[in-house]
Amino acid sequence: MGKAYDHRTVEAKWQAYWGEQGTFRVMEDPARPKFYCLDMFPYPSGSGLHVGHLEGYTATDIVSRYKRMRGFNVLHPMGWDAFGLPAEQYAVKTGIHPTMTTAENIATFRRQMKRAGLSYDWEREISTTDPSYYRWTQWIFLKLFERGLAYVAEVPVNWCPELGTVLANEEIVDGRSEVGGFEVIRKPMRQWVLKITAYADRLLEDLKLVDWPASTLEMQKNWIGRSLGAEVEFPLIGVKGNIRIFTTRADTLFGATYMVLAPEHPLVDVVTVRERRAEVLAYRETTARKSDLQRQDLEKEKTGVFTGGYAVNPVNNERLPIWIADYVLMTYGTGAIMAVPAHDQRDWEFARTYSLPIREVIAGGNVAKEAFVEIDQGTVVNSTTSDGSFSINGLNPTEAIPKITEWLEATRKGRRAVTYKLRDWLFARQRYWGEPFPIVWVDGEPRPLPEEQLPLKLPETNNFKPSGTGESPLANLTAWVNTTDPATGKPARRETNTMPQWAGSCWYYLRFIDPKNGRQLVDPAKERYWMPVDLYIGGSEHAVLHLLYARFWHKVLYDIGVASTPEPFTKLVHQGTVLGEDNQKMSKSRGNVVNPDEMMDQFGVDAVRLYEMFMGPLEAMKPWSTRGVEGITRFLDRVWRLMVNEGGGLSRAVIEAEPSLEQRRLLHQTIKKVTEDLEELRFNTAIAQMMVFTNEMTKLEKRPRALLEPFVLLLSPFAPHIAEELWERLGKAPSVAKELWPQYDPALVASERLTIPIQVNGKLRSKIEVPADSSEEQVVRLARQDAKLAEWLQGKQPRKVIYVEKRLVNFVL
RNA sequence: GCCGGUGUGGCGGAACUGGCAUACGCAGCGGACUUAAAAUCCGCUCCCCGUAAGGGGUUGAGGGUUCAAAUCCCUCCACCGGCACCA
Repeated sequence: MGKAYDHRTVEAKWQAYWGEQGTFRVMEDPARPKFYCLDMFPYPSGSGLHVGHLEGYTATDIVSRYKRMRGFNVLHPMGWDAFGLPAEQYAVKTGIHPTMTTAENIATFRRQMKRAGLSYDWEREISTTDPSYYRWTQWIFLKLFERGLAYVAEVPVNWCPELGTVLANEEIVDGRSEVGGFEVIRKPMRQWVLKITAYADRLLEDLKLVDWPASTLEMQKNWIGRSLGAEVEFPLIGVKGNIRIFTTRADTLFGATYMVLAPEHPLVDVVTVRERRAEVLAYRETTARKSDLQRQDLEKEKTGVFTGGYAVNPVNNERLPIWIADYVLMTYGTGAIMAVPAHDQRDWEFARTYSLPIREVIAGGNVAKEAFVEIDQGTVVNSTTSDGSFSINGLNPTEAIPKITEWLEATRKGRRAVTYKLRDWLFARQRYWGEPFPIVWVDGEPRPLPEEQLPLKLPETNNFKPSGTGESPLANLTAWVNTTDPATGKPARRETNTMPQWAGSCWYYLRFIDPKNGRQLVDPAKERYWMPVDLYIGGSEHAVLHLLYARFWHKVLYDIGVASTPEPFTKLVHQGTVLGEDNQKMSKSRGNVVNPDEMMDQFGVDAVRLYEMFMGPLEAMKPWSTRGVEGITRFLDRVWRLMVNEGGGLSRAVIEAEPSLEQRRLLHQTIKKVTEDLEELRFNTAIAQMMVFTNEMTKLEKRPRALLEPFVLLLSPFAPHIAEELWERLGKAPSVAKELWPQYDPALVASERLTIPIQVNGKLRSKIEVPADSSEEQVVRLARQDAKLAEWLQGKQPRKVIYVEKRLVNFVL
């Protein structure tokens, strides 16, 4: 056996031990408090685990090991979000079935995770691609369908010709596909849509119940985009009907000078006069063909066409021309607006372009130069009904808004209304590698499959190419597609879309609780024991989508009694991005990707785990440094040498004698610091304190066991392999994982002498040593007697003496 | 443009509730051990003046509150993340 710590042997030994002993198996135990510690499960890509994954996984692993030692029953599972585009694209290219590549990639990930010493209960491993798992994803879809939360709509979708598929809004970045960066255009298509908007209010409201990063809460709030205002009816002139508009600025109703419909608005056909029809149709066509990128280009000049139609402003009976323009979106509010160019930036620009009148109704700006949009300043003017029965003149906009809204309700011209930016969730993908919908089409109607027929398995094929018509590759499999309606026996056609990747990750945390249950999604008693997730760690790229969709499904499951808590994830933390050594984002093209396997080969698993946590605060973005890993390796070698001699035996420096008071103080301070830092996920400072302890121990010729043993336990969640080995060499029975976390004695945390800094006029001038229990008078008296201080005081009587208990004295001259 | 966050040595970062700024690690310098090197151990290392004792300055910039500010307030700058015609 070599002199130094041999990480390979030790790691293999203890990983085998944990596996054989089932150290991290977990069952419900009503006698113990539970702790559910969850990682965002990965998509098992072909390139394996990277150091960024490992950062979050190490953090939850340390917390899990720590909580176990604190007596918690810890659920710490791992699985695979394995449906998705890359495996399918690979299949298109190579003909290799996604099942094959997925299985290989999962094997790689699992091996790497086991190697990293992550203490998952592997008996609970799940994959979203497993029929016994997606059976329940399909089951949840049936529940959504039953409750009217899943419906089919002919909607303009984001069609990507290059990928041959439709994309969700979230998969589009700057108007191009997130995958590949291809062009995306609008195209109407029959789609499955989930009515997440029905839950908008609860999704917003219940953000109060969770302990999440402020930025994530903010992003979800903005995404839901609740906005309080009024709907107002504008009767059409010459034809029957009203234009219903939504506004947050009812106080500016008297300033409306024209109306705008979204080009797709159904009333466009009604209001357009014959002479204008050709022009209107042409504009509509152009808009329909525009991609979102073109349509959202803020730089471009606003465009629109006059329809020839008119509506009446209900507050003053004025005749307003009706335009169509693509700056009004069909998907927000009512798809129609009243335009108040004096007090809305967009309307102002449009009015300028088309020489429409600009009428000021809020005094306080210069509307000839720019729109005046403030609501907390300015005064309402020119806002009295023609018969003089109602006026908001003289008010400030914030006061005027509720007043006129009430009046609109009383006179039945409009009503208070709330709208959301959140849209219903486009839930279908034209792909092979996803969950098939448990739906058949009969006489043009969607029919659910009975629950007993789940799972509806993905059919076998070796042709993964998109059909090109916009349908998924499943559409080519006629034997599968053509079936009979289980209810009536009539000929039926299967739904050929598959679900998006988000589906499987919406509820996986529930399945970990009861992963093998063949009768239920999750056993209710187990669900009540384990839920909610106490700590959830994953990347901030999921701040909106995954976390909003999962909350939505969770609330539906709550409503049907499957889940017992209104929210799934109590505390959420995002680990920061790990950059390359060059401070740049890691990427193959830059050649700065750090491979965790190589690092673990060279420095050992514990060194890599420790370094991942020592780099800096968990949430911060920070660069990798291989030198830093070396530094950690030196630390672990020092810890090893505290107890193990050059021959590999227990060092003679380890003694049975009682430690000194000072030594016990250091130990107890260390226990306190490490414990508190772990509770707050401040792993970097916890490690720094263990280094301080180790540095002090190294200086000692004799190292009492009573100091070393608790220290090994403190180290064990961070560096479990070396800790197990040292524990054994200290003559203890394995495993450290079964030991109790050391407690600190508060009496030993404070030392009996304190160094008190002495300031004169707030500047540090001297320091004195005092007994810890000194009174204010004693400390101040000692301070005055201090020789250095005398120079500064020069016999003068200070105006004021500030004493902060156990902290400092400040003489103000 | 709007919203959120961050800014501390050569580098990664510490600093409780407003109370000794720069813990811990990296890099660097010096010493011990060694025939030598590596490894290890010990020490030094924010900047300026000074041989030293000592003094002055410093937490992106500027101002303010306070006996006392990295920490609180105002203005500005830079960077990161998000949203972006949402009526």
